[in-house]
Amino acid sequence: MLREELLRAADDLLAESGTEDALTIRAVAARAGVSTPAVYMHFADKEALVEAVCMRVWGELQRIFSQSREGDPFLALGGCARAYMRFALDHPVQYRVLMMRPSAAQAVPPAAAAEAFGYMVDAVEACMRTGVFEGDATEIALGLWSALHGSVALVLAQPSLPWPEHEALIDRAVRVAGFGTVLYSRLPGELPPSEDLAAHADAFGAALTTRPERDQPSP
Amino acid sequence: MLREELLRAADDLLAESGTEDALTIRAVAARAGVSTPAVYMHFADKEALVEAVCMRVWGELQRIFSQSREGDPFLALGGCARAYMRFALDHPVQYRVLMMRPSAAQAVPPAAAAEAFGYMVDAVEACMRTGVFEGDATEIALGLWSALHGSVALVLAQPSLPWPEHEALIDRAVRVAGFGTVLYSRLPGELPPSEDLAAHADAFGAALTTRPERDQPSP
DNA sequence: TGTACATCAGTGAACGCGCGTTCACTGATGTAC
DNA sequence: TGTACATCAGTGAACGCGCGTTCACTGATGTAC
Repeated sequence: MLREELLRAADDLLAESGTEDALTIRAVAARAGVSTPAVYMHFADKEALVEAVCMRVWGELQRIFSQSREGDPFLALGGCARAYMRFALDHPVQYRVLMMRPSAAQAVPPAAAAEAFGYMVDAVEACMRTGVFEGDATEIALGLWSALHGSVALVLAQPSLPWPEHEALIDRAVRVAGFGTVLYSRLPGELPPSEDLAAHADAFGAALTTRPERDQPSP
Repeated sequence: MLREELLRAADDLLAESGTEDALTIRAVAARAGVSTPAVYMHFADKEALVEAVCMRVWGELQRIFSQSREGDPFLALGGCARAYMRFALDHPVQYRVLMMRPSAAQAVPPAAAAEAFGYMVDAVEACMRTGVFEGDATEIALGLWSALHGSVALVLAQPSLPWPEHEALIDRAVRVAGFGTVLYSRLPGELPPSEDLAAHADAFGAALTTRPERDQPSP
């Protein structure tokens, strides 16, 4: 019970301060309205507290990856990707703690991360069954995750660059990663030169977008 | 002179310790063989020291983005992208300090980052002149940078995931981001469903890879 | 119902630590006469 | 050439701070008889 309050206090601190430096045993205790040593009733040490904070975030990401399994797998995966990025952009400091704190790298492989990743591999495998993705599901999933992470992480790291608004950023990242992954396995060997690629891409686009879709609702 | 030695000491500390926590005024001074206050002869405070460390890294990234401007712009950009990722993977802690330290986000917009980014936009504009990229050069450059950053940053953040070796990772990221960006502007509107995308992608791949290139050297 | 005791979550005060930073200083070097 | 002085990079010692952590404690709650 106090444990939950402490974790909520930690979340609040992160959200309000905007920096993981605010996540100290003392601050969390004060925020929860208890004395500092009370934290040690529920967490062995600071690392355990931070890990618990991360676990909640991993749980949320896992939930995002594990849902919306119906319909076209490629579209479903795109939906997951969008939800992932939205969550990260809506909870920037939690996401930072998860992905960018110094000790995260040399820590024990977090089971929660592996589990969330497992759901992503499942979604990729569904896309392979329809033939839209080809290759190694694990490698593809890592590549997709990297792409999503990249946009979010770079926005957080370099907010002063001329970023588009969140939804446009998300849309671009999801589409670029999706389309790029589809083409990756179809274009092995050397990178093709500009003109070749441009010409065939134009044809590709024209072929795919000639579907009738101009039935806009009248104003 | 001592200034240079301090910066070199800082680099060494980062490389050897593997964590930015090792970057303290005291440690840098000790490493350079001077007393702690000597650092203040050359840097106003700790932030100035860290900024100087970052500046060197930005300079290197800028150098990477500003070179190899000849030949096909798409291939040249791919070369830059590879060089960027190699540098980041070869200097993981420096890259971490640049991109993931907490204060980096709310710091003054670093001119060095903007300048490096400018070179990237130039390279993207060259690709637009050949028609391989279409759209807003700034937005495309941000997207590409995000993709490169994503792979590197996720490897550094989650090294326990089943990553491929560096060159394979780099190759995938560069190709996926490149191909994805080419298709992004050609496939507006809703995401296409799996089967459509797969069929057209197969045709695309077949058309582009039927170039004669089987002239392998005999063993 | 009443008493004695065990349990245990939470407390107040203190610990040692490494940190960034400051202070009066030293001692080598350069310069004016 | 010799002397007096200014300059200034670098020093040794100390400062205050916030941190994680520990300690003996308190006081409410539950239980045995």
